Amino acid sequence: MILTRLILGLLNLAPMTGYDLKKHFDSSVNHFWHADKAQIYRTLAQLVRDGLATVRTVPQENYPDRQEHHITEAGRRELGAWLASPLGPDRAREPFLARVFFAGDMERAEVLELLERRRAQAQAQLAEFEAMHADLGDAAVRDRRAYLMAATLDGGIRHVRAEIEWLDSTRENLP
Amino acid sequence: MILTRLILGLLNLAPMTGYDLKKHFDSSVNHFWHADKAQIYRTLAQLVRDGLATVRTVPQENYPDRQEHHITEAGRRELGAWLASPLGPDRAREPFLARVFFAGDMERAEVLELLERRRAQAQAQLAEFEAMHADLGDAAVRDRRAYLMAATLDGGIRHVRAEIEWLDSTRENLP
DNA sequence: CTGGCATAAGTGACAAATCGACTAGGAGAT
DNA sequence: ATCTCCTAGTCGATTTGTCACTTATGCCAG
Repeated sequence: MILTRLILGLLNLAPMTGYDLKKHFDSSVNHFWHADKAQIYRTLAQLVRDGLATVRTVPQENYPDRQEHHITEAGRRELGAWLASPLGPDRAREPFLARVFFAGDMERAEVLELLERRRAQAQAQLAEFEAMHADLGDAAVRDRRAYLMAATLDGGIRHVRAEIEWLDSTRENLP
Repeated sequence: MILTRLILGLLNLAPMTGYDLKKHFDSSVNHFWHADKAQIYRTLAQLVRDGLATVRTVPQENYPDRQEHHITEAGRRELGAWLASPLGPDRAREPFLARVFFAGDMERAEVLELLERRRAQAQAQLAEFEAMHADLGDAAVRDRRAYLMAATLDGGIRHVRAEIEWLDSTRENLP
């Protein structure tokens, strides 16, 4: 359901193949969602079945034909309806916090190591997001579309930074 | 898979029925995970099948018998193994950021309203978490188990606060 | 000139998670 | 009377997530 909308959103920016979409999910969209390519192809087929997208085969030399998916009018309506729909309940899903919650039986040193491992992971992610943010042009100040896209990256960065601060504070006061 | 571990973690704190577990998922654990009762009962049955938990029927007056689930030694080992296992890749999953990312076609006022709706939701969540945090005793300073549980709530609070700050900053600079 | 990697575009099958509706009954409060 | 709480589930459909397998060319290193 949600993947349907995300893919529609991407197709609304430009026609794409499953391969193109996968690249987006691994880069530009990766700070708020992840999708496997099997999921992408499956959803794409469903979109076409439901008339929200159409396929156009674009021949290429030396490479397999591109199966370009284009959003339809119905697809645009569906996307608009999603954007305007009520916000779903916000269900946190943080496997790392879960580990910490249940880590009461671990030795102090083990807990410290767990927090350290997570910190390294978060730090790497932060560096990645900041590099992406640095690559953004200055269109993001004036153009609303570019601004909103940049804002989501900023949101991702703030989340990671908050987590790192939390990890440090948790480590410092650990009894 | 992950639910298996979370339920094992809760059973490790005290024997519980499916109903008890549901209450925990709706309160103490709700800032990092959510589970539906159908999932809980299904997982409980699976734990018993796999020998990670046992059931004891505790008769009650005026109420249905409690089907108390107790963690077994194998269950404790499984829980320990999970706590020590490598961290999985950290896949962000933020449907709200997704909306913002694709909101480029919306009117400025609509975007503002979208951000406002989210802010109200986050604010309510923050109030809820802060109330829970205030109810925590002072054991959380000395006792490691209590400390770690309190720390996860603190983590939840920091996440929500970071989001509210992001929403405000995004609103202020919206072109 | 062969083997491996990248590009390109998928398919298939299964496991796990999610969601919503339905069933069943007594106790106590408004 | 009706509503909520406590207790315990079940059923079925849809959605997600994971992993392995396929086909074919271009290009580079050894």
